[in-house]
Amino acid sequence: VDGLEVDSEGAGSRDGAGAYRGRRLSALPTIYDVAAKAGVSIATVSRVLNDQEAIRPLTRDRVLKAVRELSYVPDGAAKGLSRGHKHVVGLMFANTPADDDLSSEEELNLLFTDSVIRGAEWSANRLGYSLLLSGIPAGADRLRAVRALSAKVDGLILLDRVVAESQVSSLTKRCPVVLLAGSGRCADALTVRADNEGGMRAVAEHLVNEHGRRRAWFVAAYPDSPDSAIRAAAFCSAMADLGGDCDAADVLSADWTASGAARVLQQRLTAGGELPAAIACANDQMAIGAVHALTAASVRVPEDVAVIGFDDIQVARYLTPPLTTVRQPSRELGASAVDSLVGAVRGRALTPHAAGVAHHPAYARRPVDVVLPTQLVIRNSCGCPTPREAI
Amino acid sequence: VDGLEVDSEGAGSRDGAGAYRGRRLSALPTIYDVAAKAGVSIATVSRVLNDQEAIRPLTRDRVLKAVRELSYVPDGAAKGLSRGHKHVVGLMFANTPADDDLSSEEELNLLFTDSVIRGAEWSANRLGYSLLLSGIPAGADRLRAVRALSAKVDGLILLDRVVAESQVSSLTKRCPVVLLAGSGRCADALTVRADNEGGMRAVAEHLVNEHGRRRAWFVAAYPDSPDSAIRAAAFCSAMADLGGDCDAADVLSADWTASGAARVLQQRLTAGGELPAAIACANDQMAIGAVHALTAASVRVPEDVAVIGFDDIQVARYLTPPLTTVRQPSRELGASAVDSLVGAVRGRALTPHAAGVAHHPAYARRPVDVVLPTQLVIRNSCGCPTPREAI
DNA sequence: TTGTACGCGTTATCAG
DNA sequence: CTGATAACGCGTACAA
Repeated sequence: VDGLEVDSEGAGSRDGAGAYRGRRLSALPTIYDVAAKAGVSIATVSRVLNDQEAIRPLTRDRVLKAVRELSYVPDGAAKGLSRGHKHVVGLMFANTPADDDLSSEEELNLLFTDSVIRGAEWSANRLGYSLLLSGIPAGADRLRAVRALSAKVDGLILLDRVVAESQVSSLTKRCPVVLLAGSGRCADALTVRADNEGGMRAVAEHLVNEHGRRRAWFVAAYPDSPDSAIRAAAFCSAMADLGGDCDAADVLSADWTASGAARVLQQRLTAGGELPAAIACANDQMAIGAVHALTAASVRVPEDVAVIGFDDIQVARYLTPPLTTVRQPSRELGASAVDSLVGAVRGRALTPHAAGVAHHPAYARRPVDVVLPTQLVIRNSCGCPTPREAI
Repeated sequence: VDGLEVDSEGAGSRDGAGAYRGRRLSALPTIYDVAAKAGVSIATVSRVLNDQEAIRPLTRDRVLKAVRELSYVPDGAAKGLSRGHKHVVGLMFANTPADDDLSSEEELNLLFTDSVIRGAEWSANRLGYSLLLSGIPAGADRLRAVRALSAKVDGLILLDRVVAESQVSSLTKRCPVVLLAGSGRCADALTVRADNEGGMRAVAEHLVNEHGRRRAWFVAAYPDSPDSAIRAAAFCSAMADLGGDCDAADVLSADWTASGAARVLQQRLTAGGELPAAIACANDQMAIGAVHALTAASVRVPEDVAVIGFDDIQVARYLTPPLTTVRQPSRELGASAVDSLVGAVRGRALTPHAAGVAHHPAYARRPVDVVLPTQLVIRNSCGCPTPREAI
């Protein structure tokens, strides 16, 4: 169906000098107002503001004066539409049920996620991008939520268990995606993660070699969380290598929260059976919950049972006993995720032809799996004396 | 009238059936692609997606099928430009110097701000808005940063000391503004805050009436922080009313962090002079730092000095001793700020004529100063035995 | 050096 | 019930 006709009415083009047109949606000054006030065309205003090319100093000053007087700020949406990208990146995370209940006294999934958010914001800010935040309610259709947010951003960071890694390829077509705390085995997206394996191996070695504690439990979180799953597997396997003992039956499953961990541990304790010599946890909050449950059951930490966490949240050092844990650089993870993402966004922007994207040098050369180091921080909850410098 | 033929060069205007035009900035499907695939006009597609008016079921299904097959998502920027608002609200907060140093071992301003962020995100999400986050580096021009962000949002939430309240009127012209943790005395913007006065009065009453502790110090934060200033003033004045003693010289000034508070307190302690019977702090982190500094100086808490915090961060109960503190509903503050802001945004959207905004009923009837209750949570650091339910 | 005329992808207003 | 098309505000080839 071609050969359609276009009316000669001038098809809605603007009258050059900024004489004004129909309904305005907002009362804010536009580039037309600035142009009119400065007695120039909008093109000149645009050029001054994006300091391109050569502009006569006098003209430039006139424009800047008008900008100042109107306190004009170019609209972000219009800019995004016109330039093809919005200078916004999105960060999505999955809420636990407790997170969704505003009045809940339960603590949040907080802390790690929050540090990531801070790091991501910091880096985005530095690169001239803004960070759009989106938590996904516990019961919601996550893929749907991600797709919805993709409309507002140039790229997405997906935290931990937001989507199954098998589903990301459908998203990558839409915009660059960084998996933060992913398995590192997803070919369709960039990955940024901490060295979970190294961290858990260090824990196992410390427990077995320094303290001779061979029987251990592990407190994990959601099964669909790569971070939790990998930590559990790495710990069990390292313990096995060292002649220790932590098999599938010794892995408890909680929800990242202190109260959740306290609950499952209490159940296990009242069920009877032999106490382990150590309990490793997939994050610090659950270690706190574990200590709490043990103490309530009159089990001494670390004398009877050693407890080790993961994250090194800022209060770990102030707990009783001070918590031995694996430090992971949460803010750097967030920052690094944004760096990688922005790199990918820019790489993609260079190649309008979608087919060539994956092979564009600027894109291909970028690392696709960033692994940041972890470090065992020894305090008292493993049985060691707390070193001065770890306080 | 008509008669111009559209040739293959396509002088720019759209030919009805979605045959395609010049450079495309992104490879994503547009509403034209959907329309073409479904054999309808873009208007029909738009109507189906925004389910307006009546549409023939058959047509609707054809459109939805095309949408699904192309996995089409309407672009946010275009939508924002066309509808006049973006469905995005911004939340801005001022970083401390430590926040800006990624590699710093110092803890962040964290926790309270993070809870606010979570609450804001939660509420925004619920209302169909997205939350744009922006931390302002310590040395930066805050007003400038705020203006820059205003380009990308429909409304702004400004936390604590982001801008002086005298400067907000210039921002309010641009978009609705909510001052979160403001003084409540700013006529130019909505305010959402906690009942600082009530909380500090409860602290003073508890110290004096229950424990007979009359001589007190107060650990404050930045002078330009309304929250800190108000808490300090309220505490001093309540102490005076009760026959206690905490005057200007007894107010130490730190930076919201534990290490900062520990530092200033240590200085004061080594300077000699008489110890107070109690130390109240403007937030929990500083209370933690205070306990730390006192303990390091062999002063017992709570036997020698009682320490009380503010916020009730989630680890307060796990500290040694468990921290007595004033709970403020941080997430609710964030959520409430978004609620108010979205209300204002919608109110303003109803009245395109800027002059009428302030008097529009939907806008005028909205509360302009929301105050959320605080509550004294008694644990052990004030000298009380920790009640079971506060653990 | 500056101005004109599109185009970006939507929504909304009219005609039919 | 559906289609054509004018905005929305900005960037930018192309002309002047």
